Amino acid sequence: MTFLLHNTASGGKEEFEPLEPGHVRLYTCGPTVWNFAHIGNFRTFLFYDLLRRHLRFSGYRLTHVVNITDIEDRIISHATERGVSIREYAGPYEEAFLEDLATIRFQGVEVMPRATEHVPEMVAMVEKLLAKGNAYQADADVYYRVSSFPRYGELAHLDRAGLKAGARVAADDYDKEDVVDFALWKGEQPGEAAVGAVWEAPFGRGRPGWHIECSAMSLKYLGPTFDIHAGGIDLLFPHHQNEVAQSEAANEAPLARVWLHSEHLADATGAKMSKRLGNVATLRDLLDAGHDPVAIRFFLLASAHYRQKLRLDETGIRAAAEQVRRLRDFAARVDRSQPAPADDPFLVQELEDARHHYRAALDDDLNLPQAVGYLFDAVREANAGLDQGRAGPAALAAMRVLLDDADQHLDVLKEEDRSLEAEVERLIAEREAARAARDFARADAIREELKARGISLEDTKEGVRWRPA
RNA sequence: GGCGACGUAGCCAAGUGGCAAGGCAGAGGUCUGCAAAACCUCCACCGGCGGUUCGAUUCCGCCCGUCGCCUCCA
Repeated sequence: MTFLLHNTASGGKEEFEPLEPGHVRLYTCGPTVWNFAHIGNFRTFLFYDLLRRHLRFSGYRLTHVVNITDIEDRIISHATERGVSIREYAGPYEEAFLEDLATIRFQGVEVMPRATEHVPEMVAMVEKLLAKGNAYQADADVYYRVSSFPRYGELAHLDRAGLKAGARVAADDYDKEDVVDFALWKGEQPGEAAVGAVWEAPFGRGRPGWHIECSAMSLKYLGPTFDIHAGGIDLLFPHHQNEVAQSEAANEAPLARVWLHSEHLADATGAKMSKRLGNVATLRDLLDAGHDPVAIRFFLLASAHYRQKLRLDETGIRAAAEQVRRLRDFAARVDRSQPAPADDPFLVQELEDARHHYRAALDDDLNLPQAVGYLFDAVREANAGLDQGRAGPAALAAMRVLLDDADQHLDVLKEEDRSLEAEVERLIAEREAARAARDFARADAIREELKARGISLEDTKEGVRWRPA
């Protein structure tokens, strides 16, 4: 079974094969913890989540690195305002970020290094680049000499002539040789020592530029060449392009073999979501608005392919919630179903086909929306089979396997614990007594009351079932 | 100005050179004390104009529209 991934570097889908058989080395750009992450950030993280889950699903062992950027202009400036160190300032946002990830069931990664804890590695790389002539000092700063790296622009499919003609070539107040050169090291500025943002280096006291951290940390944890590097599309240029320039010049080896970039989550009007435009929503905002974290997960993960723009849309989240509900209902039904005496071979075949199609869709550049289409097809057929007593032992087993496969990516079936169980059961019993007495007014009143408390009831031949509405 | 993406039913969305998945919403049924759930049925000719082709939503060109990137934003 071949696994195809769309490689930004080549612009097409390629068969994936890790350097080391059975083991995938993966680097995905992490958050700058200067504030609460917005929901668009989490779309990207759920893309990482899908990628790593499918790699594991495919049997690979993973070493997945996600960096925490805790040295950065905005962090320094806010920390200065508050009179705290950058670690003290960033710590709570880092914690909030990890909490939010857990809320949307992001699977934990193997390594989460902080920039502040890897400055010596960055210094070493800058020294190497200086020694090789790929970098130069200009006063207290060190810049990368883009002209020393002929392949600059290849990854992002930009040529240097185009860059120079770019509309955003800002007036530059640094002593750079070339406007496209970027900072590897920024000399100490007044006030930076007070917030713990200054480090010693042979080329002068200061702090690392942004791009160098990823180059240094990926080298440390994954080696000079690793399998997959991923990030949001906005990181393609200049961030990833600069990483390539730094790492490949320093290590004299290709950085990543496959580059993956996910599209943005747009706001409701279709515009890019960014703090600067003020059109952001955080996960916490959506939760406060009453959305279920699992519905948010499903919405971000499964409603559009990762390379497709997606709009944040409340109707869409509600639709996702309904889909999750349908899957959970079906899973619960499969769990409690007794096998019919005989299997309908057509049903069994359909379920097995669905499982193969599901996997094939994911193997085709992580096409989860398509995979989910097959899944719901199968759910409908399976429900019909259960309705009609055509689901024997083989069909039930096939249903369980399909759900298990799907939930390895979706991770929406498991519900949070139900502490109110006893109370609900008591009210259900009371309502059953009322129904037996044909006191339907009372029975409906209880049902309404539970509904108001977020519990919905279903009367079935096998008895009453309830679930969170 | 340069590079690129997208435009499929009320909404979201997958997809293919040969009669367009799936979900949500909606309508009508079966079942039910009534509901709910489930199932059944119904609901698109794929932005516009040309071209290539036996045949295009799918390939090419142009146009219209939306969006992104072009130095630190997931």
